[in-house]
Amino acid sequence: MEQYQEQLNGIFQALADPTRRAVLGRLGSGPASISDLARPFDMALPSFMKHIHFLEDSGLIRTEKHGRVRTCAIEKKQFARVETWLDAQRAIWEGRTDRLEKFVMRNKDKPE
Amino acid sequence: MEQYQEQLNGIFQALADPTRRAVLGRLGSGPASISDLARPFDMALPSFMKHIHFLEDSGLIRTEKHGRVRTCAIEKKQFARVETWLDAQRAIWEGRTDRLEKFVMRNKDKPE
DNA sequence: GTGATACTTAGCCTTATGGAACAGTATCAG
DNA sequence: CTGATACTGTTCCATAAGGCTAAGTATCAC
Repeated sequence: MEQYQEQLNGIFQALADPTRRAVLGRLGSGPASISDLARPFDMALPSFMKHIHFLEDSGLIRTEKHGRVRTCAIEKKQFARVETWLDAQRAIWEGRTDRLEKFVMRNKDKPE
Repeated sequence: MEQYQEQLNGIFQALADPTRRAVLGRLGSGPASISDLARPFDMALPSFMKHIHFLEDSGLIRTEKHGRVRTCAIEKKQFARVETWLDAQRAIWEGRTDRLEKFVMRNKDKPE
């Protein structure tokens, strides 16, 4: 739970940067090398690498080095955590009736 | 489009902090005052206020002052932007990326 | 082996973030 | 009018984020 919260911190923070979101968009259509990914951006490579590391640390991508080329791929599972958080959030505000109903049902079965 | 990206920056960044996510969770079950919201947190009020301002700037909450009490409420519409971004992302990796669909994706939630 | 390619490491800089304290201002309750 | 309540404004601090350059390492192509 605590760990889940820290993961969310990292994930949301990773998504908060347009460069990183663009990289994720690009990786959505298939793996790519660092330099392929970096090409569209007007940025020094070490700066770009920081974004890649950030994305990898957040778990949104995974990377692997073969020879001198590091290949990056998207990690779809991690996106599900965002989905889950959104669902939970909506469950709170849209599920009020449900929650109330559940509460009523529980108390019907378990009277004082 | 440009504006949409900047909004996403703010939204994701707002979501990247556990205090702010907790506030959103609390506001999900109804509006509350600043001090009500602040009570659970071991934090000076001015520090807490920064989070409230951040949330308001991101558009995830809206606030209103009556007398000396500022009441905060969740702004559900803004959460939809996250949803939309996730949908677009999934659309890419599920291969639904022909020209028409890309066009629709980019424009369906273009800001007002 | 040489040179180009593809990162990587190490510093440096500026701004933003998340926290603190302390001193206001504006209401409301009596 | 007075005091408590509910913020608000200001300033400070330490660390992290996002950019840069310059120099290093490890492959690969010839």
